[in-house]
Amino acid sequence: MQFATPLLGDLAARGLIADVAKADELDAHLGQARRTLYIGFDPTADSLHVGSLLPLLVLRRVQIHGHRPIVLIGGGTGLIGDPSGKTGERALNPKEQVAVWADRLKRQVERFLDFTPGPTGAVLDDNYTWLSELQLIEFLRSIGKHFALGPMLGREAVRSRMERSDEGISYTEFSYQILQAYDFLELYRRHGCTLQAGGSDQWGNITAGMRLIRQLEQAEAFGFTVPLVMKSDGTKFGKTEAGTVWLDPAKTSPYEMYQFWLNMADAEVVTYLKYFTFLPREAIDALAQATAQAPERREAQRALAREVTTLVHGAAAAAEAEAISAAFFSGSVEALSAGQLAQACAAMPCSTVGRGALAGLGLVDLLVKAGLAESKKRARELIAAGAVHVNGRRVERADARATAEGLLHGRFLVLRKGKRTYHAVTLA
RNA sequence: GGGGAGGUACCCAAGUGGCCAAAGGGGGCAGACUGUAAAUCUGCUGGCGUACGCCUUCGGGGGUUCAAAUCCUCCCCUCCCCA
Repeated sequence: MQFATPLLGDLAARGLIADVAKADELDAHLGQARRTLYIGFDPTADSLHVGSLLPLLVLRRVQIHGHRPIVLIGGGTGLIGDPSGKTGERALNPKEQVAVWADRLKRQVERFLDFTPGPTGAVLDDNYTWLSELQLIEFLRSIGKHFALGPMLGREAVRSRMERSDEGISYTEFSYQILQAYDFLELYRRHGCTLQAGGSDQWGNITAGMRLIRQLEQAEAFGFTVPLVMKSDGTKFGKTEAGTVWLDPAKTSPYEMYQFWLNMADAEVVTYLKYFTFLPREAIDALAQATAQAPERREAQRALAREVTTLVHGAAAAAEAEAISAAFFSGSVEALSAGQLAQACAAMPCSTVGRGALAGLGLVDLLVKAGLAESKKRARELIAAGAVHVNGRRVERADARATAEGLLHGRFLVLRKGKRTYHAVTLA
């Protein structure tokens, strides 16, 4: 695809456009004036994860290229549940919880965009505002009439659920597509929003909104989707041994986030550099070449990890994560100073043990407490397999205990499970 | 409302009275190799105990039996076809 506008050109060059409707018209539309684009985020947890990072960064690219981004928090749609990309019906989340989550997402999103009022100032909205006020009869008469059952049933998300012999789809989730279409209409009316983007599983929801705007407002609306790099439930991409990679540093430490990106496969790292960083094309090309010539140096992965960690947690946290990684994997844990270890605790998984309690805790208990083993049995299995290291030394015996002499600087213990899962323990 | 098919561990999926904590595959974790990689090979994969062992699990409740994921019964849920 060739585009005249910098925004679409940039997105396309980065491989960020999976589907686009009326590409040429959209290109012209963006060339004529500042436009407004929205992407929705439903509150399904108390934090966004790296999967939602991609659309979030698209909003930022939109802003960089001189258009206005809208972050729509799905405080209303989050109460319904989007069937897109889901294999089964999900339980409804309690209203109070969704409200709390919505609030968390709003605060989380703020660091990624510039909300300063102005022509390209980002806007934050919540569809609970209008969805919660809808009256059923009125809604069915004014909006429902514009939706034919055929296309709704034809939607992949609906069809796949209907075809399964053990999973169905409720009327509630089935209705989701109408709500999202209505959101687009509402944002068009409130903010003159003419463009919606989203993950590629959102394509049907987006086009439904475009159609609704055309029918009710006689106006052209546009949409495109971003490739889906992860399953929407957070599996596959976006997972580590510790689980989903969240943007909230309290849930996924900067160190873990750094490690997540550092461990990207050679085959994928360039794609992710394009997707998740703002590095210019030449820099990415150079890194691609470096990977081809000396993959073992993993320069591209290092750049990716540094860039993304900086975006999400700031330069200081990223630098720290980098330093800790260097000490753990290239240097020696024992060489770290007390100050460095204390800092590390802020940037990586860390737990605290009372000085008195340590004596009573065997290594097995410690592993469980640190979350490195699900149970004592597992902890023992891990030790038996030679997978556990304490302060850089492999542990041989399952009945090992931490002693005061074994502590680094008198109060730190660095546990390692397998090759790269670390956990620090500090003595209170 | 009628008829049919189902609900097994993280997922898929065997199992139809004891040998079943439950085959197989996937996924996950770990070991070797390596680049904190990929591929490959190996081990582990309900909980508690160092261990002979004990406890909990096959949609839910009740029952039959020395013994049930497996039989009976009631209930809940899903899907398909017909009305």
